Amino acid sequence: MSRQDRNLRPSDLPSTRRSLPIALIRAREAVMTPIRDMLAGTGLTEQQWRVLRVLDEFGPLDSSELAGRAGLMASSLTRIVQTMTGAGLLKRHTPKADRRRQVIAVTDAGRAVLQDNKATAALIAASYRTRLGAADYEQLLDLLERLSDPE
Amino acid sequence: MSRQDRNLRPSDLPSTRRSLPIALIRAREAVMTPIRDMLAGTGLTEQQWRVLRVLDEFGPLDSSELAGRAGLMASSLTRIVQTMTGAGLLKRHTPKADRRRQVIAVTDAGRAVLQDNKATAALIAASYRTRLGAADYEQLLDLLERLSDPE
DNA sequence: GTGATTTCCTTGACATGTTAATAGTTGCTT
DNA sequence: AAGCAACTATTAACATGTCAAGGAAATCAC
Repeated sequence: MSRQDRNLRPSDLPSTRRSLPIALIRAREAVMTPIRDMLAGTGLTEQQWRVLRVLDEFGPLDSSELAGRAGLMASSLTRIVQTMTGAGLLKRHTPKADRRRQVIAVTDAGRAVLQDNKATAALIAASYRTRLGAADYEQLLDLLERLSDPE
Repeated sequence: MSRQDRNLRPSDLPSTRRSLPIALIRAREAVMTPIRDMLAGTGLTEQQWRVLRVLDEFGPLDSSELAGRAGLMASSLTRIVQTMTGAGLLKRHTPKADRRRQVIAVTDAGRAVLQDNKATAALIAASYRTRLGAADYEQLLDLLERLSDPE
């Protein structure tokens, strides 16, 4: 029984000093700040950058899959795609087979923005890894996934 | 050298399938959903709940400390406090010693909302712990803190 | 003291998060 | 084929996130 368990009745809440929700918020802040700094000159938000990243990796996707893979709500994605299509970074079309869907793809202009920032983004990603060490970094990812996936 | 390191050139980005930012977003979603469900009947947001939690734990705090401890931006906190003061859950006053500050405190009505939901919140918090096991849960918190604190 | 600087909070503008409602399609059932 | 259910994307309304700018008060420098 760890130190934290002692004197913990079932109805006790953990201190906000060591609370999982707040720890997740702070970590997201720490991880995102360098990415936002990188994107400051481009006019992109971190969410728009993730959309480019995902489409670059998987190719054209319909809205729901894109939203899922980029960690965005469907309603947010709708607006983001509208903005980025207007800016010439994305294009979309409705497949004849199922006209409910919107298939979204990157334009050449979008690929150019990706290319311009990939190297910096890779350095930022590597810095997280260095910060924790490779083993702890992988374990952090594992733990976060176990939190998200009920199985 | 781990499997992930092989064939990784310095300029390569990790796959969005296993990306720290997206993993953090998904984990936050998983952790917050039960809390939002709990609060559905109260009209509170998860952020407003955190404000109550922090003030309950530390007593009256000025805006910047409250924002920091609750994981909120100062500008968001300003609006949240306005809303919650209007709803009678918080009260604030300006200390004579430093009239720049706003000291914020919970009202009896705020404490009542806290009391009504504490037991459920404690069960939710315990469920995260159970899901990962106590040891992994503590390590997850440690890793998240190491990500946030440069030291 | 006075002016410059810093601290603390607030506001505004815009993007996203969250939820609920809705229109348009498709699939299923009969 | 007609009706109903399920699916997909969008919109609206409101709260928060993010950044930049601003006002009021305290602090510093001289």
